[in-house]
Amino acid sequence: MKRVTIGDVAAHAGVSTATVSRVLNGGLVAEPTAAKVRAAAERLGYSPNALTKSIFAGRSSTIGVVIRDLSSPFYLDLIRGIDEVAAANGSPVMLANTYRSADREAAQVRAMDQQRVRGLVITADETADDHARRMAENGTPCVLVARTAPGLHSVSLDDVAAGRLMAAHLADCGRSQVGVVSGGTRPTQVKRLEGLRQGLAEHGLPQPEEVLVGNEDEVDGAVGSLLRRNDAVVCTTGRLTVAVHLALTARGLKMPDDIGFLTMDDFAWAGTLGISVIAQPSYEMGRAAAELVVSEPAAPARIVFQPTLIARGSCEC
Amino acid sequence: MKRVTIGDVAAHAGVSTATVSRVLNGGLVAEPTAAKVRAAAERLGYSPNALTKSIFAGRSSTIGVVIRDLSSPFYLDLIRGIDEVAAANGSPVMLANTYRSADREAAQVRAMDQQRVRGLVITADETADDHARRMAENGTPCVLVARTAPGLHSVSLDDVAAGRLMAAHLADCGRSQVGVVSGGTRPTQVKRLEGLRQGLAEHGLPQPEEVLVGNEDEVDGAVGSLLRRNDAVVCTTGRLTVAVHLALTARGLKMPDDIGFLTMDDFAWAGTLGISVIAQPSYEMGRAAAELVVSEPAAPARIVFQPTLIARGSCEC
DNA sequence: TAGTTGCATGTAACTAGTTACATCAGCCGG
DNA sequence: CCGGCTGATGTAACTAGTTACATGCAACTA
Repeated sequence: MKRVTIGDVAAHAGVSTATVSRVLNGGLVAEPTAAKVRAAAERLGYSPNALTKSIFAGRSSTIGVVIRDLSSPFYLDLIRGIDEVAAANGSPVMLANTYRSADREAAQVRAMDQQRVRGLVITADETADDHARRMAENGTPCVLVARTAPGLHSVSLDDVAAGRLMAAHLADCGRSQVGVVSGGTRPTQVKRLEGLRQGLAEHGLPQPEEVLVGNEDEVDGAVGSLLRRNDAVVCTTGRLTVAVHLALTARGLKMPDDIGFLTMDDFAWAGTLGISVIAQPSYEMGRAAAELVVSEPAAPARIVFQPTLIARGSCEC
Repeated sequence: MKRVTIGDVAAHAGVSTATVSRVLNGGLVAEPTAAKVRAAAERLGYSPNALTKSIFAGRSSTIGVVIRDLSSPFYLDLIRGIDEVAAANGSPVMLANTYRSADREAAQVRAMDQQRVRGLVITADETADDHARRMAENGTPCVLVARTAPGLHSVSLDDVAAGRLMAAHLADCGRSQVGVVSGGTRPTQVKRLEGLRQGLAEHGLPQPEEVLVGNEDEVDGAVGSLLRRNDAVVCTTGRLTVAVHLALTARGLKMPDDIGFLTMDDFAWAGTLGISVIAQPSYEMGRAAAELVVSEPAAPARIVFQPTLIARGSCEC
């Protein structure tokens, strides 16, 4: 029941703890001694305590990741990118899901700090920024995803470009009046709308009709109102894609003939359903975020990625 | 840059580190002293080192979760259940995604052990069992999900019942010849098939035509062969739902008229697409797994959950 | 007034490792 | 034959906390 410590291994091998530590971490040890130590460690099932290692090093080797919504495919690919880079650097990854609750986000960032993570990738609202900044000042690199803040690294999408890309595709498809379901007032949403407005104007199309939706329950009503005057519905957040799509199909509308549909973020069913999307390079964004953590650049870096259109026909006239 | 320690706080407050520790963890301290300490901690931005705390306690308060496939909705709900119970117990959750690689699974379990997690929830193959068992012997409760192993707790679905439920629904729907896409040779898959065979026999239906599929690329061919002689296709793993559904729709087949379709695990798009599924109570399973970690029962517990049918019409004749 | 009690606080040992420095044996050269 | 060098190992200090025990002081009792 009592945990095997380095002391136990040392006693069984007839050496000091220093020698055991040297064997395990590659110091100067004579081969016969090293063999004895390895045998003792094996026999006792010794598993070195990473916590103690970290406390001496001043920080752990773990990379923390605070995710606001694990169910989003965007974040899943982001995590895959982070995992990949972390694994290549021998760092475990500690994921925390916050379910979009500001309280949990702040609490998780604080917890990660207390765990003395090597660095932190944060997808969260402003609530946690102060603490993150303090961490950054203490030498823990913090990377914001999909948002920027003074003094912190960030990896984000060119959201204005995403909006313009939407507008360009809608124009290409011959749509004339666009209704938008937007997911809130966060900067990403605001900028995508802004880009959409700009793009529509440049293509000589009228400004979009916009509805702002808080949660999935409000989507059906919102879409209903948009259908009165528009021949295309776009959605500026991947989170609401299911709900918007359902609101359209439940009314018996077929895409693209009855209505054009375009949304954000690629996902598994998009191919099957023939839904056109504006995709983010989420895997690469994850890699970039992890690289920032690992390389610890002195000055706050802001990396911006470009969106791409994946046309599948849900918008073509 | 240098981290603020309890010693710094003590010095600024003019007390000993013991007093600071007592203030922060609720010991016997006079109020004026406590106020001074809190003020100093606040002023210095002190963040207690959770690693050091844990090393003294012998283990950390973190609950580890090794997930083989984060992209599966089953695991997402499972995690939500774990998170909920962990949060109620003040335990952070450390998630690790293994991308179905046996090497990564073993490595992650080892890493969790070295982090001295309070307990571990594992969704992985047998590779990691030995290490998990060693952890269990050392007093770290380990809970297997969707699999059982001697000496370890487990939380799983009654997979035979799931198969029988499938058979019963297929019979109810008037299907006469069933083709099955199975996801491999893991126990869950084997038992679901077994239940399906039993159920079909009981309902006087012929035995199913079975194809075993390794990955998504093989699905299309497999489905093609099944379509020759069957009027329903069932899939015993949620992981392949997208691919099987695509294989059917790509052939222009309409459900339920041209072909019956029934699969495992509920997911966001199932409602929109009208796909009938056998659902697992994944959230409750996550809660149960976390409860086992928290309560540390002496004897290995095996908790089995019952599946439910969610009929949406993709199977009705 | 001396003794008892009890609260508030400090001292120091403890957790499980790492590592700078000391030590010691064996070997070589002068 | 002895000093110096080198390679292997041990000793002990260090990391940042927690906590058992000791101590000191004040108030209350006899």
